[in-house]
Amino acid sequence: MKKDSNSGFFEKVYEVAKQIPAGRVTSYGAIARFLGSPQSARMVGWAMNASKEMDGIPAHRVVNRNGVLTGKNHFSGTNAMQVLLEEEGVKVKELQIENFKEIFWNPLKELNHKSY
DNA sequence: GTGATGACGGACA
DNA sequence: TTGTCCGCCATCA
Repeated sequence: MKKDSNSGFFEKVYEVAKQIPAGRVTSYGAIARFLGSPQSARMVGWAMNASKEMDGIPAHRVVNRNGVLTGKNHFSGTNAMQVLLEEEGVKVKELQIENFKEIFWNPLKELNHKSY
């Protein structure tokens, strides 16, 4: 069973991405950092690419450190990603989130709270 | 089996 | 200050 899809990294990314609340956004680095490998941010984006074919993975809520929809190029149309965010209440200007820091969702903080 | 790339991020010159 | 290079894990050629 070594050839299973249980790569580890991907699954973690999916878990975090699926927990992103609507109207919020996060960055690849934040997720990668949450996984324990801040420099593996590239891998996070790669996982998102695979997540496209999965349901429940709001990849449009994941942007780069600049708050720019870098991955919109991988989406269906041209500005589908931007529209999706705006539909959730996220202010996006030219593929760039204006109040990125205001709606930024930190997995390290939110998932680490676990104070229920 | 090896080499290069990828939806990023940080460090260095 | 800006520009360039490296690293990370996985997938594709």
